Amino acid sequence: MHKNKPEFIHDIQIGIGDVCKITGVSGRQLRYWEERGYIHSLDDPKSSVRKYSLDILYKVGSIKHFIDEGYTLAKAVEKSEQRSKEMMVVRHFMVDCLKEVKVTDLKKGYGELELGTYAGQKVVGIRDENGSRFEMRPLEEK
DNA sequence: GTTCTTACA
DNA sequence: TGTAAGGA
Repeated sequence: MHKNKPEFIHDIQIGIGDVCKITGVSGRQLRYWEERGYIHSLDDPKSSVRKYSLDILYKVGSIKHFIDEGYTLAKAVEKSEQRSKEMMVVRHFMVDCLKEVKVTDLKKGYGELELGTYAGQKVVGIRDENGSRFEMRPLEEK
């Protein structure tokens, strides 16, 4: 994908062929989506060969996800952008609140999230074989 | 060998 | 949207 390792993630440039292989979206679609203004390739005045940023790679994958769900291209793009905005809030929330994460099963993605305190109790997010849920626990005394 | 544009069944 | 053509 890269001959020289980029110093920053923003320096990463991915060819259209790789974007196709990774996302499952055809080159024809990628060019069409760009023509419609849904995505953009890095503009290089010296070359007509398209290169994409990591951001766009994710966006393409996201749009593809919603298309596979049955949405039209236009709707899938809306969904993707809406999702992106929502996740921004989720990330900030988690960064602010998340105190500690205990991994109980790496492969299955199980674990416990320490999400702070509420009403004098610890708020814990649980993810295990029974699904995801919250639990309130008494503050540990030392 | 890959990507580009244009055109069409 | 896929695919073929013809050039870069």
